[in-house]
Amino acid sequence: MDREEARERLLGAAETLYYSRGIHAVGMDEVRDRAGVSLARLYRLFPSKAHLVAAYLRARDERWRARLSAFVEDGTPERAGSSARLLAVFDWLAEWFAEPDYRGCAFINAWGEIGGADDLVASAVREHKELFRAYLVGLAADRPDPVATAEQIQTLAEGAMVTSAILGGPAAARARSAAETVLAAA
Amino acid sequence: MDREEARERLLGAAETLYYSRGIHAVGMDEVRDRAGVSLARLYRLFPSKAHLVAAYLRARDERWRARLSAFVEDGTPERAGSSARLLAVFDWLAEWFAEPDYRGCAFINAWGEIGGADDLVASAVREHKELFRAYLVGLAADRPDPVATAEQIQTLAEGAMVTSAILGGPAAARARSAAETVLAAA
DNA sequence: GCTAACCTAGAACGGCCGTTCTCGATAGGG
DNA sequence: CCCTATCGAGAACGGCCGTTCTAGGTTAGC
Repeated sequence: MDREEARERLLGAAETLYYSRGIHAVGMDEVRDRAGVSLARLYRLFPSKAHLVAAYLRARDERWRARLSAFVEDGTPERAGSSARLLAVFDWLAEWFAEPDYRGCAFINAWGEIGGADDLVASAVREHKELFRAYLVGLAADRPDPVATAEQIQTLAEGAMVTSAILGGPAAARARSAAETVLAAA
Repeated sequence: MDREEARERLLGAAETLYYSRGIHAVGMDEVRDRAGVSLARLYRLFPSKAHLVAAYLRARDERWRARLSAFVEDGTPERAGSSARLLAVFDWLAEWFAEPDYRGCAFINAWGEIGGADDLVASAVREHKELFRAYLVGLAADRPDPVATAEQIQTLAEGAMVTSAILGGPAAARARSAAETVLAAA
């Protein structure tokens, strides 16, 4: 097993364990066991747990945004206009929320656990939310005020993630209908 | 110090510590020190940490909803209509977000930390969000579909709590303007 | 074939956590 | 006045965590 494969197996194990059970609740031994990588090698690749957690969050951020943009761009024709693409975000959220292992937004959860206590983790969370916002600004590019539109859409999306995780129900569809109203009003 | 005062001091210490630093990060010794109550007495009043955490959340839920409803009912005349009262929710959120020790929603944070791992804590979180929703349904009573309106307003409010905590900025005002649009559309 | 570097398995360490126990002090009821 | 029950301070306990260390194996270069 070369260095790259060890790194990927560690990040995969970290994602599965941290996302499903939380960060504090999962020890380094468990990550090592699931990845099949020795503890010494783990610490050679990630010098502390905070580094591993931040790397897990950054890897998840990239996969999450790639999945979202693939869904939006595949499902919505180029010239469909910004409203259709922004609404497609909620269709993707609905699919995500329906996955059996959905446990809310990993970044919101990490923020609740770590807060500002660790700079590495806090900045990974903040950057993910900034990149999500930037993506929405891009989708809203041909609207009068792309930034304002993106911020309102993001607020609805974050709210849907939270209420879906805690209360369940068709949170994405409800947020989508609010988004339709917001987008129709400009 | 009688039983009631000990209980209140423990809940006050728990609220300050858990809200500002997270649940996992605060040990029972620290709660005992800040409350000035012996550990034996703490465990006589709350048989486990989960009981203390759940009691902290339930006490915070009551104070939080009391503050919100006092703001909405004091600041908005009875006959102002449901839109004004629902928008006042966001004015109160703006005041809350501006408090120097604002660290996001305690219930969303607790959910991120505990998830479904503890039933006592999970049900306290769920019930808080249900009671918040029920309050909004009451505010929206004279609208065509009070439940649908309340759910959209709640989505915006939860989204504002999250984005304000992580990204800062005038999240409440932005959510308020989206809420204005949503409320004007029915 | 030897050395040196890197690997694994797992023990070890210091520290903290939740919980219980010890022990002496205190105070109210008979 | 004594007995009992509750109290406070803090030690003690078992367990887990993050991190480092040890011991021995495997491989690659000379």
